[in-house]
Amino acid sequence: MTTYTDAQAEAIATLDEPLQIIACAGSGKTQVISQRIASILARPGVEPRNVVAFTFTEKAAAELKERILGLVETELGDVTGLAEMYVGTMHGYALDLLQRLVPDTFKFSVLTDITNQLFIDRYSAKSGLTSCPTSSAQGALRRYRNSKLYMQILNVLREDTIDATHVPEGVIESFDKYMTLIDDHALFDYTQMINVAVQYLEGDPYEDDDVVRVQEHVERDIQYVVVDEYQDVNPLQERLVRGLVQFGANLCVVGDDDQTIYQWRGSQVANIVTFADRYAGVKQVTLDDNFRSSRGVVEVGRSVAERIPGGQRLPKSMVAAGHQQWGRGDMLALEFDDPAGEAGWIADRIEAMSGLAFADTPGGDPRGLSWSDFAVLFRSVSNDSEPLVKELRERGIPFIVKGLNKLFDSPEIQAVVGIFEFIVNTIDADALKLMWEDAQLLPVGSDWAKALAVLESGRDFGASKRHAVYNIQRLYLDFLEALDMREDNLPGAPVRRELAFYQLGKFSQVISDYEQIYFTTEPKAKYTGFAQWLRFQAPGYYADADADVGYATPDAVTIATVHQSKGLQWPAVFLPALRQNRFPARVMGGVSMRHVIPDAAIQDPGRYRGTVEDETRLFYVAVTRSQKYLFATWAPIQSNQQQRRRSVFWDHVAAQQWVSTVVSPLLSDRLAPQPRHETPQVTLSFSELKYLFECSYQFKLRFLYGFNAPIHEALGYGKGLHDALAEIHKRALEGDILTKDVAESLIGRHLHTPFAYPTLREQLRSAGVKAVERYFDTHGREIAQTEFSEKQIRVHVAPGITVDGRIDLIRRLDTGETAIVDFKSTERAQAEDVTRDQLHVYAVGYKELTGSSADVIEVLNLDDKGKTTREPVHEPLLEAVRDKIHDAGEALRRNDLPRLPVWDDGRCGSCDLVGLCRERLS
DNA sequence: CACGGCAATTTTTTT
DNA sequence: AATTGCCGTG
Repeated sequence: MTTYTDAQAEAIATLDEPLQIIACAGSGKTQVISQRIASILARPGVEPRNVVAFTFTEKAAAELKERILGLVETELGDVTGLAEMYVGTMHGYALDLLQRLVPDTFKFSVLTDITNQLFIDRYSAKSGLTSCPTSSAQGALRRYRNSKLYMQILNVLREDTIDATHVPEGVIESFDKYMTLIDDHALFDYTQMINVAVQYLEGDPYEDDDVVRVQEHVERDIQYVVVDEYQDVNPLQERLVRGLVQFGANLCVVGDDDQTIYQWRGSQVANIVTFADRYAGVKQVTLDDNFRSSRGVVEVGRSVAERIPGGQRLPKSMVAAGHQQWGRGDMLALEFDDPAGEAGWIADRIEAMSGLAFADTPGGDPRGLSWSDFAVLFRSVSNDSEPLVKELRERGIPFIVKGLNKLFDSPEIQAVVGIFEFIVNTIDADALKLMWEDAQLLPVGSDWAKALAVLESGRDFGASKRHAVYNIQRLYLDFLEALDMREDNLPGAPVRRELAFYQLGKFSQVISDYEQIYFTTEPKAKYTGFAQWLRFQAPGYYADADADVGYATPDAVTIATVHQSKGLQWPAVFLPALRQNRFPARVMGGVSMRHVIPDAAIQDPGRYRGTVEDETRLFYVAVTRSQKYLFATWAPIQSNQQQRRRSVFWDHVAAQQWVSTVVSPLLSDRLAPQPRHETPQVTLSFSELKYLFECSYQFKLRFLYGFNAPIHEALGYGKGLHDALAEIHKRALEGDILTKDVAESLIGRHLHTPFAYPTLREQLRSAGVKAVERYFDTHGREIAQTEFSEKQIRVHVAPGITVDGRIDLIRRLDTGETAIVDFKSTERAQAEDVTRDQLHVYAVGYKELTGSSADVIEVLNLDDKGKTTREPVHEPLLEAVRDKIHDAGEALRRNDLPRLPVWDDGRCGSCDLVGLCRERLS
């Protein structure tokens, strides 16, 4: 049982008035939020679905979820329906809201940063890019060159509070073009999902049924809203929050204004600072107690925050309340002659401190510090980390660098890029072979001529008129298969083979990104465009292959940016490269937002350019990551005239009484280094689980390495059918029973097949209409017996192992029994030989959701001659299935994911990736 | 104080 | 790519 401070207890107990929790660094805010939510769930009449909690990242959401589930289990025992409590990002929430309640958006898919840029460039005129005026000498924005900037403009216009009278007309016209274009293509970019959700929340109910449905749901179901990291909420997100609490739901915001570090993405400190003025009757609770760090670290952190002018801060005063002891010499501010010397000292210090006694918890047994207890935080990893990386590598100290886009630097990826240079004739076959030899990518005994033949036929663009024949992903997979590319065929040790495969898999993702946008382009243009993109754009986007391998956290020194360190902590933190013009960073030149959107149109335009206060907040975050040891260092770069002076931040740290400027010997006891044990969270979607049960090696290829199946022209058919049926059943729940005559319009609304050529599209459309009509014929009578449609389920199998999924349909049979129904259609069915085990996962989920058991499970095939199977839920199997999921989760953590021992016709035969696994046997 | 040379960051968000 | 602002020099 955790004990709470008075302030914490007060925050936890405040449930009926608007609450603002001002949480200093290390004040145990996640625990407080979790406990507060557990208290909410304990209230009579409150259902989990009444609670919505927002986090900034998915990772933070997973942690919070796990913490809440743990508390609920110990304090309340079995609570049903926990799957319906939303804990996640605002983006995820907005998308989910729309795709549950607004039928017109069911077919929309989401553009990532990368695909969004590809999309804008592909449609450079229609997207408004090349007609968007600037005040710079270059005139309008240019294709490829300015598309990133254009994306930022498009975001700001939606996310920020804009005074449209000051925005040039041409900019507005471009913006309108883009909005029409993404809508025509049924696409959401990240901002758009929130933007559209906000429109429904703020919309006039008299205008449209969907607005009514959304607002009624909010009014009826949402009673408690919690927003974590509130300081980083932008104006559009603030409107989403307002929309959710507009009917009287309780709002609790948690944040620290001093940690506002994403202002260049639209967050505005004023939002958190003036919260109490904007909502009536706000209760403010300040969590001043820092349990994370020693007194010295806390005092230095507080002094940094106090550099921020008062008007921009909420009053607070962080105090040390934890068990870490400050000692003279724990905190140092040092100067070096050059970056190499600085890096050398850091490496020395890490080696010297390894094994130092350190206690994680008050009164807990001390352990020896290990590599993963050290973090080196840079303002700019890409500019400043090189000397340190070199030093650590030479000494054999394990480390992971976050935030570097280095995938394309590796010889392996260069060799793969070579394939496409060969296809478009910029290199010849011999040069290509050389690249593959140099990269050590030729499997033992492979037949190069056979592989080359695949490429030769691939670049014969006259061979077929059907564009889909020139599928880049298929060509890539065929080439690898022709080479007999198997993990165990590659030269080198197992670790290097795994890394090589990881890189090949990442490249498959690169292809997918490009092909999602350019699938239907004329083959020759498509391949030349791809080769160009690989040269000029893609290298800036993709992180090194080993950046995020698997689930196991390695025992390694962390090298990261301050931004990435947010929310994390380490016993020892190094803050190097504290030079003027670096940290605080100087503003950037070039064509920037101000050339497109005048300052007058935006409130507080300075935040997009970066201010000293913003940098100070970032430095505050950096300092407060440390639990005990903190080393601020700097060294001039002689060759760069702007990087020869000390940072004011270094001066600030050096002037603190807690900090020494001369190194003294390390006094603490020595123990054997022992990394802090952390169990990685495993969250599996139902489809991931399906692959994991089916063949764990296929799971590895797909989800860990990243291999993607080739895009199929009919993609979207199964989803469209599915969505049409979902609408039928959702309407039935509202008492609106549809009939056969709407089949045509349902398919019209839901079927979206962006990769199909016109004839195929028409075929799919009529097939879809027939399938829906057939459904009305055979199941029309049962539509009224719908219990749930598209029901979210969550199975918490063991601490840290969760399965998320969605049941298509739950309905009552004439016999009075409850049936769980899973829809299948050709397109979805191909690899989907759903087994009893998998279906029983649904049954387990249903039980966790409602507390009662389903009676039968039905697989309903929507195809012409497809047959429906129905079988009883086998109670004893439910427990066995839980065990099986548990074992699968453990195997994942151990990275124990072998292929099937022998060829299995049912499974291997339909696997898109067998070519990377074993000889085909058919 | 004016001028020319030089070098210019951070990155989250979906199935 | 180019515009912006820092730094050193005159």
